[in-house]
Amino acid sequence: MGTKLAAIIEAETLTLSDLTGKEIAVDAFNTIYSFLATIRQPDGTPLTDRQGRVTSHLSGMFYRNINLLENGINPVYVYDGKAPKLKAPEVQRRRVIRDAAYEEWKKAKEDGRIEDARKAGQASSRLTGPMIDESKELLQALGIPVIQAPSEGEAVAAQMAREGFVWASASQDNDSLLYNCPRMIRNLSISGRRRVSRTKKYKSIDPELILLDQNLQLLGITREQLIDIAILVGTDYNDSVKGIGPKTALKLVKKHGNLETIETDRGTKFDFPYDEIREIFLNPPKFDLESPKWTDPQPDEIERILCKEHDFSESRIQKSLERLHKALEEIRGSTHQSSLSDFF
DNA sequence: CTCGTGCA
DNA sequence: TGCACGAGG
Repeated sequence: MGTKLAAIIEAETLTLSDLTGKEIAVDAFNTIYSFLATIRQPDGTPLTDRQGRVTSHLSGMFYRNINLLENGINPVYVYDGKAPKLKAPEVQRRRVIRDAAYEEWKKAKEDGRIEDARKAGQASSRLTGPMIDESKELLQALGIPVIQAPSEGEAVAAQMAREGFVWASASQDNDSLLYNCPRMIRNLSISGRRRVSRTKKYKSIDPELILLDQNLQLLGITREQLIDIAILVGTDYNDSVKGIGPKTALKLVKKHGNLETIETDRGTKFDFPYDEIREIFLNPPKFDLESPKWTDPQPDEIERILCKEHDFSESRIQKSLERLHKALEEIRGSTHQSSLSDFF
């Protein structure tokens, strides 16, 4: 994941209202994982229904999207498909870390180490098949389109932005840029409150806009070179090169031009198939896009999924749906005069 | 993460 | 009205 790139990438701070009227492709797995990690009790216990099934992702998906729609923002969620073969070691590595975190979570809870338990609980998050299915179901009930990518979701989200199906793509890591996404958004959330690590304090986090061309120009490199920099600092498909951070990687690539020349000039070979890794970003599987369609929310269906199936409070859900209804009426009233069909 | 309550 | 903090499922 291209998170280390953040150190050399310039972002512009936005407010949510800057995004009103915009269509945005959202990396679904990325979003669900962040909900599973954060929506927990202080000791790391996730929200569950009476049958013990985790519901943190549904809570996050519901309230986040109610707020986006209320602000006139149209999200479309892109789900990951089959991971590229080169990702297998990374997937396995994450599984090992997650399983260890789960054991540590149970221990820390028993010992009453609340803070340790919270951290371990967060790191133990697992995204299961049923979670994928029911989050899709909930989105569809909200009238939000869902796209199943053949492979990496970020690749399809980037393609959607590049081909003008959406205005931007939203994700927490910078891989979108490597996939040639012209505009990407970080921190697409509402309250903008994030816990500062280890303390109990919160700082506000605003959405940020990152422009690909502007950043390439500022850095004086091409996208191909940005990909080489990403490979040097480590991707999902290769380990980082020891001793090379984003700043050094930038210097090296600017000085030598590309990874081949760095190898020649240094007289050592990299121990990963960088040409194959480049291909993942430069030529992701071809995907025929269709224009995403947003429809009216179906309150009955939403209440069935959340309240009947998963024990959410009927009054809370209804209250949010009413708020959304009012906001949508206003949005539609001010543009074209159509009213919401089949909504209350 | 976002909501709702309670207190300044 | 604004912020802090605990609850939500």
